[in-house]
Amino acid sequence: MKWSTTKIKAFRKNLLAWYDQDKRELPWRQDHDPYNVLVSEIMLQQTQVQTVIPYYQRFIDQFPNVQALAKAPEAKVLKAWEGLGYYSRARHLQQAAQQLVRDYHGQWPTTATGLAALSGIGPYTAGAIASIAFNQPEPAIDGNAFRVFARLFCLTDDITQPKTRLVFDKLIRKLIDPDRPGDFNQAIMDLGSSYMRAKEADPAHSPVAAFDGSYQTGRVYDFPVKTKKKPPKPFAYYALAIHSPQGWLFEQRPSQGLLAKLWDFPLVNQAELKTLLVSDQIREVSHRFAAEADAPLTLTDPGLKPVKHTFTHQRWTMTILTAETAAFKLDYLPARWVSDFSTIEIPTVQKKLLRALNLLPS
DNA sequence: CATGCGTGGAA
DNA sequence: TTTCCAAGCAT
Repeated sequence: MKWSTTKIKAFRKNLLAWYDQDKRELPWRQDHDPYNVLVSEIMLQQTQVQTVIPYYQRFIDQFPNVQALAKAPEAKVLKAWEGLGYYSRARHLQQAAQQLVRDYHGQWPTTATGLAALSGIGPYTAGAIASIAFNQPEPAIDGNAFRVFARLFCLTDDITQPKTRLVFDKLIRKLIDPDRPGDFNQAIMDLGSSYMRAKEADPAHSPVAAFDGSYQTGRVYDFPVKTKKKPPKPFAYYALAIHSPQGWLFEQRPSQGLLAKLWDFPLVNQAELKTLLVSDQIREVSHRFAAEADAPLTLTDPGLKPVKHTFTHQRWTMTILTAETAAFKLDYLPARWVSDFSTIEIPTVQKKLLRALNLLPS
């Protein structure tokens, strides 16, 4: 880093003058309440602003402060998160609220290090809250910051490597405006989502075009350097849509792993399905929801097109099979008969199955 | 340190 | 259809 003190001050001035003029008006920018900042930052992890806005509004209405979130049933928190993805964020967020009430007596830690001790808060979120809510000169290095500074300084470090964060952290600490650290960080993010976005960038009109090494040398899209992710692994499942007079059979997924604690139709692979077809007994479907008493169960292929859904790391193709059966007791099982789908927490992949069966409006 | 963890939109 | 991207963190 070879910028002079004068150049650094000019950079801050250009950046913040632009921010003051053109910053996005967002629901979580109405104040600097640490709770509001926390909720927004957790929701914004790996998630676009446009997606977050309605969730943020509803969440703050339903859980207006740390105490309200801490004492809410976990299922209600997950329901508020339904469709947003990365559901462990919701559980960790509530755990952080409970930590604040129980261990901190509602007194927030104000340093990045202190904030990082809270559940679900990593280096980025700690820096964001520390700078925005508590005016601490801490970097908030998200994907935008990586891209913006990689371009400004033509940095070739691979940003997918954890150690690269240290390089950027050291650099940004020299640049961050000590008088307005929160605005500085948010201005970088606004820059990264506009003039310096990943695709269709407009570096020529950026308020810091004169400071942009990648633009000055005609190499904007050479930065940031990142290694590609592995493609998702394919999985083939049969989704068992089992109906009784009491509704549809839903199982609750395990408390850890993909879509933890959310509800879905039982999913079985081909080997499990074969066992089921031989036995014709519901308890053979899976250990997950062995029934107290066997109930006859005949699965039918309704001839629906397979439903596809892609996660970050898995690609599912689900063939829907249906069955009509007598209601059997599920009292002690992580399973329920459901007739009103608004009463359970359902991931988007499961909503696709419900829509294919015309049980939810398209 | 590498991997698992959602979803929706754009090209 | 496929690929990549979008305010990361826990383990």
